[in-house]
Amino acid sequence: MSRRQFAVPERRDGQAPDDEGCSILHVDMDAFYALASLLSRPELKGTPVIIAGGGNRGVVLSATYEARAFGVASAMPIARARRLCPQATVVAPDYARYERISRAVMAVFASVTPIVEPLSLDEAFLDVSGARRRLGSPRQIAQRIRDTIADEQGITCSVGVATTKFIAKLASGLAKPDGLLVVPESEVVGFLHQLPVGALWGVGDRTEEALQRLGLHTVADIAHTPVDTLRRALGDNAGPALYALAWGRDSRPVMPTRRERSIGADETFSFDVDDPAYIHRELLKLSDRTAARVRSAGMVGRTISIKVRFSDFTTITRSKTLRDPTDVSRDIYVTARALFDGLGLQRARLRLVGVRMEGLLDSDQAPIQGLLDEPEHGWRDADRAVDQASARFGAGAVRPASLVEGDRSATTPKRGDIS
DNA sequence: TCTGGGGTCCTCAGACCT
DNA sequence: TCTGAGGTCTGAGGACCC
Repeated sequence: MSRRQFAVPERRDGQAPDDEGCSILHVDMDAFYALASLLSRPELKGTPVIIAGGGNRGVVLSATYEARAFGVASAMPIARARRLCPQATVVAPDYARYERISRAVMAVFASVTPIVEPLSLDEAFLDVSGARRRLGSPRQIAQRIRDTIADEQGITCSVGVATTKFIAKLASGLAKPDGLLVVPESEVVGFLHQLPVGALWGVGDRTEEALQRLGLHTVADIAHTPVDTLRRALGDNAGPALYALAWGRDSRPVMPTRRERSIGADETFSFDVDDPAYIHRELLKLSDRTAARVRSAGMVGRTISIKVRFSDFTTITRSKTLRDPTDVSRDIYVTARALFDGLGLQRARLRLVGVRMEGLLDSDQAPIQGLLDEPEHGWRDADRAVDQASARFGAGAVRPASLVEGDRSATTPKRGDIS
């Protein structure tokens, strides 16, 4: 679900491009959350639909192309999207459905090649070099994937076919919606150099501003700038990396397995909150959620970090690295709460708090010890029992008493909590 | 216009160790 | 014993991506 979109360059000769050597595919589902949601709301097909959650402070998760025609875009605040397209139907996201469809789509990819690198629920890189004898040229394989997904899932996708991941990803974005674009090796530089700098991977708003200040507006401009100039402007890594991308050089292979480096959860309040007791309850909830996900991934972590966002949107983080790794909810909560209390905030108005676990290791590789300077405290056993109850009766079936008590007020801050 | 939630990666500064 | 250099780790913040 690429957010940055650029104009599609036209082929003038009308010939199908040569896909020899183009063994990398980037498959990106079209307006995935929106089209997946329409499967259960067929009456909304062909109309502007916005998928958004998050209450009064939410942003647009996805939108149909009919809504996008009015300027609605992913990550846009809902209030603005409604102003741009008042006739749009706003639908709450259905994550269970998205995950189900995503698993089916990934199974289609796996039937083509074992070298699949998922990037998110709705997109992946595939290396099809080993599938050519069995399934045909990369273009034919890409078309076969598109047909299968459309037939089996009733939604469309776009595919970029190229020699590198970066060009394949650009190509899928340019092919949208419901398209297929092959960029032969011989056309990579010409294809790239006409694009704006924002098309390059890693160039967001800030970097784009920095490049504009240097008078660099297109990828060609970057390609013809001395690499040392880019290094000075963007740093030792980003400068040379951008220069390489501007010439289409990207040696990263498709990586079938990626390990998570951190797991966390955060929550934006419906209204700004200044009550420490309320925030402590929220930290407990987020610590529980984070710990459960760490355990279900079979991992433990050493570093616990919290994120605090103030009402003016300034954001700070604090972290603490423990002596030994843990997956115990209470260890995470105690550390997160200590980090929060250490900030010494005197009823500052907060809009978000978050808890994250970093420095993750496989739990069978890590020494697990009690971390609370208590004898064998049994919290791990309690967590296991909670995990089993959640697996049987659903997430949240068993919760700390303070959260059950807090339910009446904690899901949404009550006026007393709000500054 | 007013900004979610899940992440990754990078940079920089300071502490600590050799 | 003191000092400096270099490496590594930690903590904080920011940019970026989907």
